[in-house]
Amino acid sequence: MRRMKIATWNVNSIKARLDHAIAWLKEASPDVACLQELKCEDQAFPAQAFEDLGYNVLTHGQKTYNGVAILSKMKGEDVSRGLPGEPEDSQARYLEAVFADGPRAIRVASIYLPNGNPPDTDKFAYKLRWMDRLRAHACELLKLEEPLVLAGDYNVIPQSLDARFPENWTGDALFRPESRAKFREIANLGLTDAVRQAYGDEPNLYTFWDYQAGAWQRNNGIRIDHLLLSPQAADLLVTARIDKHVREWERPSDHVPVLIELK
DNA sequence: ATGACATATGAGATATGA
Repeated sequence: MRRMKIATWNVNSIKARLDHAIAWLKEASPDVACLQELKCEDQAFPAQAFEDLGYNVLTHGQKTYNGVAILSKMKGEDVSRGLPGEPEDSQARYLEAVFADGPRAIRVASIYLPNGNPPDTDKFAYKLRWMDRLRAHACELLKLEEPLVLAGDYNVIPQSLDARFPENWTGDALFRPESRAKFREIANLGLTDAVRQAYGDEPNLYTFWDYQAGAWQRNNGIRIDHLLLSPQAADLLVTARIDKHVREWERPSDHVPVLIELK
């Protein structure tokens, strides 16, 4: 069967990053691309530019903050917007759909997990609640026993290995023991971290470099963008890669794309 | 210690990010 490429990328404003998004799609040609931090509402999303490249567009947008999308060469089915479990939650951080490629169907979610800083505020409590809701929902989806890819900006550094200078992140919501424990709880439902599956304990695998203090030039990076795979999806994993060269482009996002290939 | 730097909003300064 034809291989399928699935990607995730926090673009930090789709309007500011439109040229980069187009250039990267042309170069990487993912079948499904999950985007985060659109920072625009659905009607303002530049859908036509992506449709011109042959992509179907699904968005769950929000003004100024958050916002997630899925671009796909196949039409999405069974689309759902928002993460179950907290009806009053109005932040646009979750979008899910099923993409069929001939006889094969893969369920994909685009996830923008809350940052949670500063950790002594409601923002951190919201992050942890959101992770509990994600675990509960992932638990339901795993019962389907189908290929499933939960892709996005998790805002969690899973291990010290995933930071160039882990000591800089002590106490940060991205590296707090509570955040890492909840990330493990989700993974331990039986989900495979695609990049770690592909690269083992290799160091220097980062997806984010801060704009400030020359973080990119010093390779002061962290790995916080992840693709978690159900067992049925993990069986299909061929390769994973981090397109870090995109961070060299002019006026880049602070995150770079992560891409997997399924057989 | 704080800010650095980037983005959106909206027209100056503030909120948010990680």
